[in-house]
Amino acid sequence: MNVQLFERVKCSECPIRHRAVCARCDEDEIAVLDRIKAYRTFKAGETIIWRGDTLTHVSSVVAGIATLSKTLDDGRMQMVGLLLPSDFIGRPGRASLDFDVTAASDVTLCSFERGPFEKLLVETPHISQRLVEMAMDELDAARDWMVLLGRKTAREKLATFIEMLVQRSHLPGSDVPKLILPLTREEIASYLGLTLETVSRQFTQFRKEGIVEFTDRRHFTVTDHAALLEATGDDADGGVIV
Amino acid sequence: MNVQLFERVKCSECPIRHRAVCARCDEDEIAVLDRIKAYRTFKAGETIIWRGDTLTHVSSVVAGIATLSKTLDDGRMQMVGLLLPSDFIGRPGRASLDFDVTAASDVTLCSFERGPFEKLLVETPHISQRLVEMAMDELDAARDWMVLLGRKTAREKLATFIEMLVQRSHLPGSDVPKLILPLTREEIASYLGLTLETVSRQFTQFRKEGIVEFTDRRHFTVTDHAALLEATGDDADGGVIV
DNA sequence: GCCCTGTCTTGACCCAGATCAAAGTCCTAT
DNA sequence: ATAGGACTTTGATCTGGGTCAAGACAGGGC
Repeated sequence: MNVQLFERVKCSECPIRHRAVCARCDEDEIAVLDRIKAYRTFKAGETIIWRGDTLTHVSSVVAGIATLSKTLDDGRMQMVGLLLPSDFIGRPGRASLDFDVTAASDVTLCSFERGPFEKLLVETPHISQRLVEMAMDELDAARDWMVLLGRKTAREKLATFIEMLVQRSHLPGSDVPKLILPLTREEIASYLGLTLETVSRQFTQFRKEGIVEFTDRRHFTVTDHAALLEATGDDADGGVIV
Repeated sequence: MNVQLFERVKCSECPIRHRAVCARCDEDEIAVLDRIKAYRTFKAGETIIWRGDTLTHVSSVVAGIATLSKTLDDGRMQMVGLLLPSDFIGRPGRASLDFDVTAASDVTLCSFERGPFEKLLVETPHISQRLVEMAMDELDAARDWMVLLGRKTAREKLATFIEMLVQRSHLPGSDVPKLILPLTREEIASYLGLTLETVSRQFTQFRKEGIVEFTDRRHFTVTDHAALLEATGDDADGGVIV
């Protein structure tokens, strides 16, 4: 069995307590979730869920990174989502997913059995409201990605990807110039609709231009953030949505 | 003012009564909606909502076709969604959209003021449940489109688009070989992440191969559905024996 | 009818990124 | 430490689809 059960961590001490599907729950509601949850871990590279398989659980990512991907008959693959801590896996009212979910790094999930969770969902508006909000955010992100895939150049694609890493790992308060690349060149290529060679060439280009600086293959810093933003092809302003 | 008010049509006679956001509502709930709804129409080509504008209403498409699109600084445009009758416009909890909504044909909307609708949403689980379901379906569709944009060839893209038209206009019971092209070549190109010239060339190719037959620019029939499916690049299942 | 305008088709050419190929680098297990 | 394998970089070449440019074909207004 590729699933290990870990001892329970109290929800109140959970790192994703205020961002995950349980974000809006009050103490009583959290207590219920606390009772039925189970932690599961997966090693980097393991498939968490196969496309079409019956889902036994729905889960939140507690730690690590997972990918959502689809594959065409002849092997062409497109990543259709990236799950970071607090992201949710599973779709209420449907027993399977139409994409594979794979652990890109070691991953810890906070899982609930599907049946009990769906029952809770009906009884607990705080959970379903948060779930809608998260689904809508994902839809927005998917649409941004459609623009990237359909219209952006290789350079713009990679710049957008790096900028996304900056945004998502920039915890308010910290300054975070130091970034960890959570994916291989091949996985990045799959996410961006490119080949791994093109991704590598664009990284090299950014390095030569002094926009990023690598310490090793997985660790780098953005040394010229203005140039990075310029390279994304997006509106120069911050485009804050109200 | 580009908005015309039409006399009220009873919900019980509404063509989208059982597919739209109101699909799960019972008679009492429908009565409430009936009281606060208003029909609005837009001419082909009109912009229904500008990206970033404050939304006064949320709406269901009753008739016609609308597009969702995003534009980069330099004018590159990507369509990120197509709204057919019963599809919903608006996002609860947010006062604006991050894309333009445009009428591709003459469009009739069934609109609700945002404030009252959001209030209803909280009180009426049948509406919010349906809204979640519709959002999830859109998310699935968006992910399929990401595969198309990121990995498919021009030929596969156009075949997939035509097959989608076949699926969505194939009302159960009817046989529907005759199809209406709801978009110009340019709009199709925008949807598929191509240029209008490439779309035109691929249409010509399909015509030459006897896969489709045009009566005029907007009307055509699929004359070789098997070949069309083959050309989409998707899994050939669907009951075909190997 | 006949222009005018928007839409569509077709052709010629070009280039960004794919593909094919070969080293180079790092990690891990023996 | 060292061999093997997985990942990455770089180079050479090819090609699908973009770009630029002409026409062709409506359809609506006069």
